Amino acid sequence: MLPGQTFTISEAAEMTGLSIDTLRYYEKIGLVVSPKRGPGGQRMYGSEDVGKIQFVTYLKRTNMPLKKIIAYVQSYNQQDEDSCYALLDEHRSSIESKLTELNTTLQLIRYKLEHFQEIKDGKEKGGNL
Amino acid sequence: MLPGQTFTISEAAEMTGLSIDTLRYYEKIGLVVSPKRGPGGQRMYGSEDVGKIQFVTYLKRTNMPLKKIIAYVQSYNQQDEDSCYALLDEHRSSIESKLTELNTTLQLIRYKLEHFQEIKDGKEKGGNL
DNA sequence: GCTTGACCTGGAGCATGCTCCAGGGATTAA
DNA sequence: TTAATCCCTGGAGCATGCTCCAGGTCAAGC
Repeated sequence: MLPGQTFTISEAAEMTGLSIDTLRYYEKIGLVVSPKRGPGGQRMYGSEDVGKIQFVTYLKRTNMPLKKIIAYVQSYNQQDEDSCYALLDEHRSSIESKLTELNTTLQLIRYKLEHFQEIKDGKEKGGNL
Repeated sequence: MLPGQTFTISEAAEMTGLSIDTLRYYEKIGLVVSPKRGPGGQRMYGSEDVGKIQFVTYLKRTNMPLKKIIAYVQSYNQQDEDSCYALLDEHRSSIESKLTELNTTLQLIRYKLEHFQEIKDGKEKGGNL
């Protein structure tokens, strides 16, 4: 990407995998900093803006609530490093818990799938649902 | 648990970690089979009922949408084994994707946390947010 | 000049998943 | 007998995270 290159909202949407409406919504709730405006008031996203939005999408995909992402983005913008670190570390920990939980249930589901025939025939006990 | 033992709704809630309101809500939307009623119309959950609800909570904690859980529970109750298997297998696959996604973002977050000082000082490039 | 297409704003609407409340019944303990 | 406690139903309300729409602007192409 060239430095200084700008993108329209539809390009930014394409690049981040968000919809145009979602981008505007995120801006409205303070999740994304308002980009510069071009003539006619159209949004012009810089590549740095797009990068930030992309990181937000990573956080979002790991189930971080938008409110927490907003807190993080605001701490970042206020250069409150400690708060940034703390929020990110907290989220790291929550992802780790989630990984454990998912792995546990995955084991259970795999077990059920492997033993489906037996469970079906009632040869295995303790299998509800 | 004794066979034939029954539990009140508050006991079932306690055992499954759901609220009483949530249990009734799940029953209303068909996620949980209606338990027997005692004198006065009070719900009496059998240990099998509780086991089923517990499995539902596992699925729920892995982000399976309630509609899909309902489909699964209904297939189970209709003894439609093929459908049960297919739904569970689909969910297994979605958990596996989620695990990959979480791991990827976890790496990214750990990297950011480890290099926080440098990123903060602008010694590292490419670190947005 | 006129149409087309991309963009704008503000606000309504929607899907999901609960959560709470009013109004009422039955049992239990003092 | 009365109060407390637990339960019931039906329905309203709420938080989250979008998604859609009406009504309007602006620039480019024919």
